Amino acid sequence: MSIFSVDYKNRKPIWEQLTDNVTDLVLRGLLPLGEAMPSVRAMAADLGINPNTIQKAYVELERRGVIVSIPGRGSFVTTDISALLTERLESAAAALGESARAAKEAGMERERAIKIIDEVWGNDK
Amino acid sequence: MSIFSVDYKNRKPIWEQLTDNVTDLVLRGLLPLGEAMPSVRAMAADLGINPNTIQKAYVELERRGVIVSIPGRGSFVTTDISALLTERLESAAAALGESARAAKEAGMERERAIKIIDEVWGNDK
DNA sequence: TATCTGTACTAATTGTGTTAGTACAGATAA
DNA sequence: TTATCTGTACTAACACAATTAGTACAGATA
Repeated sequence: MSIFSVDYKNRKPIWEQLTDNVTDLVLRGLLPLGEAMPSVRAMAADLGINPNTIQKAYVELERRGVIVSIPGRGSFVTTDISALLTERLESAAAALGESARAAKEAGMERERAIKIIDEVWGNDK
Repeated sequence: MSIFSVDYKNRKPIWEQLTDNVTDLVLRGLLPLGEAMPSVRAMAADLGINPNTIQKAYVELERRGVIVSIPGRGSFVTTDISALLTERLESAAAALGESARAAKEAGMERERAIKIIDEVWGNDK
C-alpha cells in the first residue's frame, strides 16, 4: 500500500487531495528531499487513477515549489523547503486567527480559548 | 436588496450557502424568532434562483432546527435557538482545537498562539 | 534502438448542482 | 364555495467541472 492516498468520497478534487497529501508528506519529512517521485504513469497505475489527473497534481506541486519536474528525467522532491515551511506557518497562523474570531463570535470565553491552546501545547514530551 | 445572499463563484452549492447564511442570520438575531420566512417561491424570485434549490435549503434548515415549515402556512424561524447556540459554540471549540493542532504541527510557538488569542479577545469595547 | 520520462492536446464520460415543469394537498381570505 | 397562497414531491433536462480515454511529441537513458 502506497503512502499516497485519495478519497473518492471527499468533495475535494482528487488532484487537489494529492497535491495537499504530497505537500504534507514533504513538510513532515516523510519524503526525503531530492528524492525521485513516482513517474506520472507509475503513480497513476499505483492509485488506479488516470495519468492526466496525476499530471494535474504534479503541475500544481511544481507551481507550489514542492517538486521539480524535468522532461525525460522525472519529478523530484525539492531540496529546499524553507519557503514552504514559513508559508505553512503563516497560513496556520491566519487559520488560527480565523477560528479564534469565529469562536469569540460564537460566545466563547477567553479563558476557554486559552485552555484549548494549553491543552494542545501542553501534553507532549 | 435582500439580506439573503448567494455567490455563484463560490465552490459551495447554492443551497448550502443559503442554509449557512440563514443559520448565521438567525443566530446573530438578524431574523426575529418566530418570524415568517419568505415563501420558497418568493425567495426564489427574489434571488433569481430556481424554487427547487431554495426548497432544498429549507429542508436542510428544518433538519437543523433553524426553521419550521408548515404545509399550507409557510416557514417560520424557530422560537428556541438555545440548542443551536450550544451547537455552534461546541463546533467552534472543535475547530479552534483543530487549527491549534495544525499550527503546532507547523512549528508555531505556544507564545505566538497565546498572542493571537489575546489579539482576538483583546481589542473590543 | 528501445524504453523510460514529462508534457500537451482533443474528445468522451461521469457526477452533481441547478433548472424546468407539473402536480397535489393543506391553509387562508374573498 | 372559489381563488390563491403555502410546502412538498416528482421526473426530465441542462450545465459545469472533474475525470477518464487515447494519442502524440520531444528529451533522457541504457
